[in-house]
Amino acid sequence: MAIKLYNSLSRRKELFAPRDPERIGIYVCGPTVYDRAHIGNARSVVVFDVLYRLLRETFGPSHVRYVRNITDIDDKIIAAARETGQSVAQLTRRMTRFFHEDMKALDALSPDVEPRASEHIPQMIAMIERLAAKGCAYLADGHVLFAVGAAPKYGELSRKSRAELLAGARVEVAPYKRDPGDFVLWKPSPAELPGWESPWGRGRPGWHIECSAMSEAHLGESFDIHAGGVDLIFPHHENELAQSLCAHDGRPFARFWVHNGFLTAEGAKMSKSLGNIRTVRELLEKAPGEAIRLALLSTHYRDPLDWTDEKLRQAIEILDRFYRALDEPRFARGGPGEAAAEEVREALEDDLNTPLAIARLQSLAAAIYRAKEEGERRKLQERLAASGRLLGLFGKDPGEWLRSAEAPQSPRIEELIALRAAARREKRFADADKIRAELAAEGVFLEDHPDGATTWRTRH
RNA sequence: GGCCGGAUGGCAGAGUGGUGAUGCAGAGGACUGCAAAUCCUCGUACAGCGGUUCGAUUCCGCUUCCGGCCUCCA
Repeated sequence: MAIKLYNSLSRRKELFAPRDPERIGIYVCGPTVYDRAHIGNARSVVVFDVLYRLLRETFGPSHVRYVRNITDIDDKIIAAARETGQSVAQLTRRMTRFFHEDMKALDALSPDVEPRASEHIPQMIAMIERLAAKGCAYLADGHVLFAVGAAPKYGELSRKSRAELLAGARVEVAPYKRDPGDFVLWKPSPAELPGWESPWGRGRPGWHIECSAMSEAHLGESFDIHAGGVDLIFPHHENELAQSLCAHDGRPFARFWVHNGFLTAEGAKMSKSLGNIRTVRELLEKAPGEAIRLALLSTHYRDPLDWTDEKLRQAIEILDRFYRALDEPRFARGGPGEAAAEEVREALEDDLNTPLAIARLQSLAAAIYRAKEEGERRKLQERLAASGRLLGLFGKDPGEWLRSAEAPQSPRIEELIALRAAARREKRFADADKIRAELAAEGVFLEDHPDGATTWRTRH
């Protein structure tokens, strides 16, 4: 009954004890809306969706506040808008909508708050002013920069010393920086680019300040969990941490930093130049969102995940087996309300061990198939359904999974099944097989059961 | 170059200092007019080399390979 999470800050699994069990705050770095979400974006969303569900389950839904931002101010957005001939506002609105659609298809719950950077400019400006007043920021060449020298623990999260950063620097350092590690809080913006009036003239914020300002606005100075992809550890989270600590006079920021591992596609890093970026949208055209979700959860969140068509295919088959185990009418549902299986919950509580949790769901499914007694089977079905819900699985009715809505009219199928049953009774097997073949050609597969019943299903 | 991960049976993927993962695929069997599903049985898997130990896949060191970060990135 105790959640353990790997904390990137301490580099070990720690017992998760919330600051206040009635007010748990989690902040996840959300998308920069300049393009459609790819499967790597989806991994982060789905993984932390499971964490959110677990926290809600453990502490009560009303006691968890999940904040996931939308970054709608960014140079990549400006470039993408220019390329496609849209305004920045048009582009970000469209991409935000697509993002919501895609994540919904993956059964990811909406965050409680979804702040947009563009709607928090005053908070960012106010925080930059505070940073300047505390001596952590300075004005140079029209830019406001954060002085990493003023952050005593800078590098703590990413384990980088400033000397190492300097040694490894592959980019030319802007000449106006006092320290090569200093980063932009606010930069000037010409009239043709998005910009806001500020004490330093018309400009726009640097990347990191938005998360510091928005987490403060929606969760307060200190909160429980800050999450995102491993690639964000440096520089994004390191910088965010430095800013927030300075702005809050060193009072604790996020207590847990949780990072999900990277994803490759068919063994290679996804990149535009390789042309192997797999968008969620594209995958949804060939597989149900739930299968994509299961595939994403089939590897532990901190491990690298290689996305392959084979993995997706296997996820579909695993779901077939699950939904069969839950299916009516052969297996009646609606038994006693069973709680989720302890062993499934325990797997999740141990640093979100979703692969182990899934294996335990599979053992439950096997137990259902083996169950001889109807009451026992119903009980197990309920338990499996409740357990799956912890991972955001089995949200649909089994019939919906097994029998696609695009199938031919079911009255006609039932009619043919009846005709075939008659043929079988009369041993006219050629006629019976003809009906089976006819339906199979339409994608409808008949299954005869030992008790004489015949059911049908479609395949994904 | 610096920092950080990973390497488990044909595949995917947990876990553990000494006994079982789990699923898919494969083999055999049960059931079955056919088909599908399901059930039963079957695998001396822990990258290599050293070390610690009564005993290491599990701990330590080195090597190799793969990946990430150091620049925008989930």
